[in-house]
Amino acid sequence: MKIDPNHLHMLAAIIDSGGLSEGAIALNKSQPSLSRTVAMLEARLGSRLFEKGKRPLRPTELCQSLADQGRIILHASEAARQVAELYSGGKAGTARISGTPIFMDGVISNMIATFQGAFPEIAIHQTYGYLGDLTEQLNVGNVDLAICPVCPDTVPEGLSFKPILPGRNVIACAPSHPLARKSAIKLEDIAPYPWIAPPAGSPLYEDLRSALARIGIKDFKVSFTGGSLASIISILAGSESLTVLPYSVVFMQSNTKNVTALPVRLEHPSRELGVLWRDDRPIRPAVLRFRKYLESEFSGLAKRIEEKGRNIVWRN
Amino acid sequence: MKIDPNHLHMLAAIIDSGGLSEGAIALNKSQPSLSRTVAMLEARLGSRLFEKGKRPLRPTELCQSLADQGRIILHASEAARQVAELYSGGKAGTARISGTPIFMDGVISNMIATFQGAFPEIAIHQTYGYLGDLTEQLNVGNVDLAICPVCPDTVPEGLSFKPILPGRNVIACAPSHPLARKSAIKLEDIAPYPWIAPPAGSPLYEDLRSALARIGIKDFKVSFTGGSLASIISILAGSESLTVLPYSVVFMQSNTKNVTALPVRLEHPSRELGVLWRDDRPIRPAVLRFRKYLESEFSGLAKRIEEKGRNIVWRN
DNA sequence: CTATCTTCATAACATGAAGGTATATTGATT
DNA sequence: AATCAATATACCTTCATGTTATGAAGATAG
Repeated sequence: MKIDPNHLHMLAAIIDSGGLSEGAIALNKSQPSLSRTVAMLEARLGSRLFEKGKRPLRPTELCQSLADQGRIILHASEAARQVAELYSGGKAGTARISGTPIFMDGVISNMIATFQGAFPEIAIHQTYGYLGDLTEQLNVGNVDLAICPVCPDTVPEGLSFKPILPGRNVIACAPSHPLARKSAIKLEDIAPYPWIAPPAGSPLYEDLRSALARIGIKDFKVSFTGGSLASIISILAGSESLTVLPYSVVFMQSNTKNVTALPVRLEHPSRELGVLWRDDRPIRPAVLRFRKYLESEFSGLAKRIEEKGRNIVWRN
Repeated sequence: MKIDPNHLHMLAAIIDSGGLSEGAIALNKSQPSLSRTVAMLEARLGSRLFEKGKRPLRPTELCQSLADQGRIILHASEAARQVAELYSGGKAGTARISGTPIFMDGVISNMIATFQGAFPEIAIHQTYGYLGDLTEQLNVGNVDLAICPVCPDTVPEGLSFKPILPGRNVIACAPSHPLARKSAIKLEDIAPYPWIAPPAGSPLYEDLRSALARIGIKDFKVSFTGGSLASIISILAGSESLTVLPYSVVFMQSNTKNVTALPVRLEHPSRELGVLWRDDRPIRPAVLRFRKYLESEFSGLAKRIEEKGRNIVWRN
């Protein structure tokens, strides 16, 4: 004999509020409705649920046991309501994001931290990839948002793109680096130092190669490669190596005084750091909220970067 | 926005069985029914529950969360069903019993032990009392069954009575007692020994007094009084005291060799040990089962007592 | 003990949520 | 492209549940 969860919930409400009438009020129903349901249950169970002819309604032992389950059900139902509400409001859920490693580590991770401070019920699943993978992952549906530098003219078919920062790259080194103190750097100055190469296949790597080629350096010395941002920064700090990083990443590190940018303008294809997503499929509220958050954070960040950049003379 | 527990349960069933059609089978409903409910929920929640246009039906994150609650609800509902079933079958619940202390301790406690071995979900609440209290407690409704010696002609108004054993009392002593070895005991032999008096107010006490008076002993020496069965048996074992006990209590102790009965017939009002209850109010299944159990156990016990009793010559 | 108050039970009716069957639609598969 | 299997839709039906009105019964106070 199956018992309707709603009925169990009703029993709990009746007991907890101390009577049919009170229970009816608590449940927003009429008293006869409860009365009838109780009678029906008693008939089906073959046992009384409330002692007969007792006016302060006294629940039977069986009724107590059933009401216990009813309370569990009530609780679960309430939890579901809450989940649904949070979810719809974009305050709970999951956002699956993916992006270029250096930028995710160097900039986005900070924002995720503050975001999760505000919305602890939103889980972020992060992966790494470059434009090709990202497009694929978005199309397949494994990822909700991709964050990477994109040439605005060549946004992949079927994706929306929202730029968040200019994708300018710079030459980075430790603040203690000999070049860091020079006010005017000539390109020849750069030549002697070893390089930390960004992951092969990344735009950064291409930029490093082409920039150096432009200076005339074809065979540059790569002292380290394959590491993620954390390794790169450690190695920069402990050596005289140079590397190429998005300026925003260097900027975010500025308070830790681990990395600095050389005031040299690197020529590279114009790109915008931005967010990619598929607009043709429904965007979950939590994802939308995260995207909006990124956009607003970055508009602030872009302003701060802009202000600081004005004081620097970038040479070619 | 309140969510119907049944709907949550449905989501769980759909996910767990892997599709609408399978879920429908699991829930004993038609596929369109589930389809429609899901659609309705999606409309009300404002979010999809299953990804659109994916044929192996893929539940949304939200749907998973809701289904989690649905499983909790399913579980609670199932538990309720089980409780109700056990209860109705008299395999779960509570029986509140009360009875005369010596008999409860000496005979009933054993039976409760085996009973609870068979029906661990039935809780027994035991209290003590004599006929007056017991009647009162039964009438008030604090107790479901009373067990005590009753003169069958004077069953209190409004109570049913079922005899389970002849209420015969005997003089009891330690097996090491000087009288225990005598094959023929004269009443004068008894006079010198001190007595352990059963609780004042108990029928046993009355029986002791009147039996001794009949022998001619008016002033008997009471060496101990007020104790429950455990104390009485200890003291009997360590002294030459005598006492009066229901023969069934002595019989139940026979395997421990702590107590023996003197082959002397005690004159006392004819009583039957039995079970009292109010038949005008509904008997809970667990109580009924316990009562039936008592009756069947006692019919076996009565037979064993009878057999053993035949070998003994009871003198007056 | 009676009068009165409160609370529960019952009756009669209304309605809508949910179920069923038949069938169209749409991903998946070959 | 054709076929298959699973889901969505349309339409009808029914029964659980809700409502209001009212009767019955336990509790309470004078």
